Amino acid sequence: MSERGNEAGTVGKALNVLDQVAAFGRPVRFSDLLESSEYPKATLYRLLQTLVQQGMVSFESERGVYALGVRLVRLAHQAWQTASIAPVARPYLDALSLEIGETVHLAQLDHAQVLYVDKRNAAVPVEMYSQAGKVGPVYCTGVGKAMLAWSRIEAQSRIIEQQSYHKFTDNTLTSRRALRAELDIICSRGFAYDNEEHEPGIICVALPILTQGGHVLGGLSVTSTTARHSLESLAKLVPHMKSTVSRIAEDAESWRFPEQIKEHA
Amino acid sequence: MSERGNEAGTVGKALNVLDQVAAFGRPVRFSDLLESSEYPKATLYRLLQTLVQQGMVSFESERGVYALGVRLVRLAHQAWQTASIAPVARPYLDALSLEIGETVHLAQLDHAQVLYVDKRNAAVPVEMYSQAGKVGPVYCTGVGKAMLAWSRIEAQSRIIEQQSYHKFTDNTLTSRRALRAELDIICSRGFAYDNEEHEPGIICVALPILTQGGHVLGGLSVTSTTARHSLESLAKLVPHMKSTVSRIAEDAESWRFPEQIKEHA
DNA sequence: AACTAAGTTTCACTATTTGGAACTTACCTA
DNA sequence: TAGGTAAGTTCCAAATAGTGAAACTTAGTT
Repeated sequence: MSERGNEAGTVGKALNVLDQVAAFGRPVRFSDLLESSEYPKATLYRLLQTLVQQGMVSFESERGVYALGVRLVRLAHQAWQTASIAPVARPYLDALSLEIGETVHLAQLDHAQVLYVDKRNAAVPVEMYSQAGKVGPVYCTGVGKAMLAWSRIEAQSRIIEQQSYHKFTDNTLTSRRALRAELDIICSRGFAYDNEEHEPGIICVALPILTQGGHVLGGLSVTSTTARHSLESLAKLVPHMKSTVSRIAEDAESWRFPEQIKEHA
Repeated sequence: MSERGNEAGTVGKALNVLDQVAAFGRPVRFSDLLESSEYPKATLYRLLQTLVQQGMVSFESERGVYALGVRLVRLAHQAWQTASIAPVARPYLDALSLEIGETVHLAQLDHAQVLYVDKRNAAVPVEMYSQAGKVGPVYCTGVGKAMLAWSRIEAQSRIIEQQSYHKFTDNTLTSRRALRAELDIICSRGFAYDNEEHEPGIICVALPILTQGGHVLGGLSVTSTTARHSLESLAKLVPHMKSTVSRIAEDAESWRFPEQIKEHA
């Protein structure tokens, strides 16, 4: 029943409503939300009022519709800078993309999903907001599998449990067993493939971004089509990607875990 | 005492803490937050736990530091698409930027501040996340004044009250009276200037983006330096900007207030 | 071993949240 | 225009969740 379940306090409930508004992806009326809400009318109403008052949700009184508030855009700017490796990785992504001329994705794990935090596409200019922030499945994407393969055992198990194993293509892995086996192979190989597992004709190679301590910071992938590349030809890019990944990790570590700055003297 | 005051419920308090974490702009320890917090130790602690559990804040147990969570990046992606005019305006910004070759800003009002939601810079590639999400003052920026000038009287008064009137440069307007007078001039002129009021050497022209009903959707500005332009030469771009603005408004209206779609038949 | 600071848990007390039901618009329909 | 229906808003007693001083546990000094 409680699919996305959480033993929520008030804050959790409010954030659930926020997610719900986000899920519509367009301004919604109260009744639309009520229909798909697990909360009673009065409760939902009050939660929405709270969110509006807080600027997390905007309410257009003329139309009577709710939408996500701009306060989120401001928070996200900070979140992206603080919580993601994207600002650190930016110059390296630029360089990599320029040199190999293929689509590059930078991703992080968000619970049991892949969150894309940056992207480069050789052909068109950077499209950050339009691409960053998107989510995808872990079990059938290159970055997802790469990050999962090097995750710590508890987190890994939890995430493996939480996948949906929807069969997107003929090659999609559709069982926990198959995924576990694949993760083993990925670990010994040192990187992950996506062999048309999510979309037909789309293949990629992916590497995890690891701290010196072996903690997964994120994932980096290069994507192409079967028309232009084979897995083998993509694999040739791995050494190049490896050096990008280690430089990102190095920078990220010194940024996120800076040496204690002893008084400036 | 309660500067950012709100008669907050639990949700408000939690969001205050979220803002506080955001304000640091780097991973922070519990004691850093406690120092600058209005909440007692145990309360702050529990609020943080809630936020972490909800994925709005991430906690790195190794270092014992809190940072904004990636869930925000995901929400922001939706917020930017849903709540901002940026996705609609994107192609028009691209075109305008290309044709006039100067820095272009797209902004919206967020409470009493200017929130930049997109930017184009002819010289260097687009830097969305790094620029979008930034905030600035209303009373000394072109977009701010333009949006304020066409705001409805109640909102306008409220915002005028809430400005800080910090004197950034010799030209900064530093009183409500001066600002009101300037807004009158802007209204009759039809667009706003920023005559080095925020930063020395930086000037701009700005237009509001208005619905047919006269409601302020946002603002558009073209920025340059005194070295390259005078206010008069920037003013020559206004007709071009006017057409951009009206096209954005048109698209935004049909997107945000779509005709009721009568069953497809 | 004794001290100190940082972080975490407890628990009696309270303020907030809850949601069924009643109420108010606003808009159809006959 | 009355009568009906659906959408949105408010009420209030009961139930729940939040509060924070203080006690406690670590971890790091001296």
